[in-house]
Amino acid sequence: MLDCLRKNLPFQALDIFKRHLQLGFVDNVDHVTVALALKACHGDPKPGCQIHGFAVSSGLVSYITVSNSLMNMYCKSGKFAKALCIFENLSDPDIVSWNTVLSGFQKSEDALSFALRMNLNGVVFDPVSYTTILAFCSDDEFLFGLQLHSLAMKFGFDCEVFVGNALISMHSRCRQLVEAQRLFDEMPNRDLVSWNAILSGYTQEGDHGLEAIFTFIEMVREGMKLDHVSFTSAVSACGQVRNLELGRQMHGLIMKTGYGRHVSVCNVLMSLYSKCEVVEDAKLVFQIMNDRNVVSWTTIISVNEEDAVSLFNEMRLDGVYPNDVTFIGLIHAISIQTLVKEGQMIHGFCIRISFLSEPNVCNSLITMYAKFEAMEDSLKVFEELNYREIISWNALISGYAQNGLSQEALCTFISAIMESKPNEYTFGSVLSAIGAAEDISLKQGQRCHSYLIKFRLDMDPIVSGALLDMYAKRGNICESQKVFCEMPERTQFAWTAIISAYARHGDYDSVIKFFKEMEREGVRPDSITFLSVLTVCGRKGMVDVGRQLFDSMVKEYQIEPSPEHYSCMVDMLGRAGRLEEAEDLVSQIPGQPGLSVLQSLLGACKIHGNMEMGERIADALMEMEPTESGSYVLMSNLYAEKGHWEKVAKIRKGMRERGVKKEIGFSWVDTRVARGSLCLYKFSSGDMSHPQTEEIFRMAECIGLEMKFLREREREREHLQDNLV
DNA sequence: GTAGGGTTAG
Repeated sequence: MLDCLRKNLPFQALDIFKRHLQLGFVDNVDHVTVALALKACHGDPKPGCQIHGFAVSSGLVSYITVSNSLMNMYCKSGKFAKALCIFENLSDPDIVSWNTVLSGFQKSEDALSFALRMNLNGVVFDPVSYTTILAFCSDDEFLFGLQLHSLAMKFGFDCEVFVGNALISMHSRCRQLVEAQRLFDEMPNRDLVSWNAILSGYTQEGDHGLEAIFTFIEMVREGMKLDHVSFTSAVSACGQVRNLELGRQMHGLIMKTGYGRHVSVCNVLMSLYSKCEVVEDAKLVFQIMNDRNVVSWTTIISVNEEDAVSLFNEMRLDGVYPNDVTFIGLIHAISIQTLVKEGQMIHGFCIRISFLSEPNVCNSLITMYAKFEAMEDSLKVFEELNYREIISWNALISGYAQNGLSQEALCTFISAIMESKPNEYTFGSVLSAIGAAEDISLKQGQRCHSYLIKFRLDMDPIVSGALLDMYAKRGNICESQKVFCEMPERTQFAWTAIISAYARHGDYDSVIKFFKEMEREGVRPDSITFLSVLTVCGRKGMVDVGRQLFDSMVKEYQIEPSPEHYSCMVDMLGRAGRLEEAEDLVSQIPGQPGLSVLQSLLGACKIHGNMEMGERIADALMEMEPTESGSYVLMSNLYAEKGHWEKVAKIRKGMRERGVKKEIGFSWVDTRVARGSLCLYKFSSGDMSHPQTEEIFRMAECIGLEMKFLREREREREHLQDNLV
């Protein structure tokens, strides 16, 4: 049996050990054998517990090596409490006992306080203690790590390669890459682990992908033997800098060195191919893998969204247990494909296996139901949360905003800032809700503006972009301009927002000026930018400029025109009276022309009195969307202008028969109810519902008269001036 | 008998 253990054949060794016990050959078993057998358990508590029983009954547990091995076995099998129990009952623990328990802690703060207890008990740290404690030191424990570093230097342990490597990785984890590199450079006896430690340091810290790649190339040049850890870090760095070419070369090297089926290496290769948008290659890697772990399955589910649900089922058949990340990927895949049934099923599954205690999973579910336009379900998930972090609030607010429930978005925002600290996404969502809603007072937008200054988020590109867009959509172009000028970093979103703001105001010169400036600064316009620019060209009758821009959008920027772009172009040509050209463009639209394109053309027919084309378009429209009032109204107005009253009557009758109603347009006004409290009042034309209707109409008449008076006075002055000149 | 380096994500 000892032979088997020494030859690293743990299963055979365990079998022999068990047979020994069953046959009662206990006299041959000594403390060394028990320790070796425990090591052979590799963290499997089942045989481990049996051996524990034997160690107690045979009295071998009194050997410190046996107790230490038992503790190690329990630490490795995740039963740390049992290990700690053994430790607390030891009368005379040695350094190995202390180190073993130390290695078993889950949380770094617990490990560090145990290290302090060692110190208080007069236990002198050995190199193993240093390496073990250093492994627990991350960002928050950096000062502790530094103290350990100087202690290790004092005792000369920093020259031990194990300790040196732990020091390098501790500094890497704490983002002290310069120091990590210095330690690495000054190491007299670097090994593969030292190289991997510095390599992974650069990989883990964002923005250092290139340094990681250079380190890897140096490793190859120095003829270092590479292993799975080197490859995982190096491939991950390639993914970070999106260098597919180098990644493929590394994949070749991986195949050559025999790591082509290693689970972690394959996982990171899949991630590389997915980041570089070669999904098929990621799938190929997944196919050749022998054993797939939860990360492999999670990655392929996130990469291959169309097959996510069936992959998830396959994963379960494969006996791999999902974790929170798996559900986040799966729910995301389900959301973007709007698979309502599957979404509800997975929600149920999460409830059954108690995964709703994972806040991230709940946040994904909130977002999923928002995508399904089922905000009541989003709210339900939200209300059942144990702890509401800002991400959960954000998911709910953006859900309301995206579903056009602006009032709810605003109310949720107000509750959110009372409970949590808002971040850039909170303001992004609520500002977009306020921007989209005419029935929310602009005062609320200004209130948000003051909040975001209070939270020092006014210089954030996401927030200032959303703020500028909100003011623009709500008609306050001066504020938009101000926000735009004060922005430290002008994103594509900001440029597009300011351009569309001026487009909405019909300010052709500013739109073209900003558009040219945007191009000059090397910011790529997107389809929305072009939509604004084309709209304003149409309004100002700049048809040839518009056509040129449309062509450059398609050819230079390779932006596929959307139905909105087409209707914008048709509108532009139509307004200019180039009706045949407009109809020609409609016929070029791939697939069926949409509702808005035809409505634009019909509008143009009305302006230019082209009844013949108008009738044709209106027929097509009424067939497409028999309940849409716009087409009926336009056509009836066209007939009315031409004096075809019998046709007007026919259309009006048709509308009544089909139950088509024209939607009423409303306006809003802020009214002060009491000091500080605002009430937004909605009214339509000829509205008599307000209790003070009489006074309101009188006042409106007064204002109208005053306007008329002012206008006449202005005219008189102009007249006088002209005469003087 | 105890120890150092790696991957996935809202």
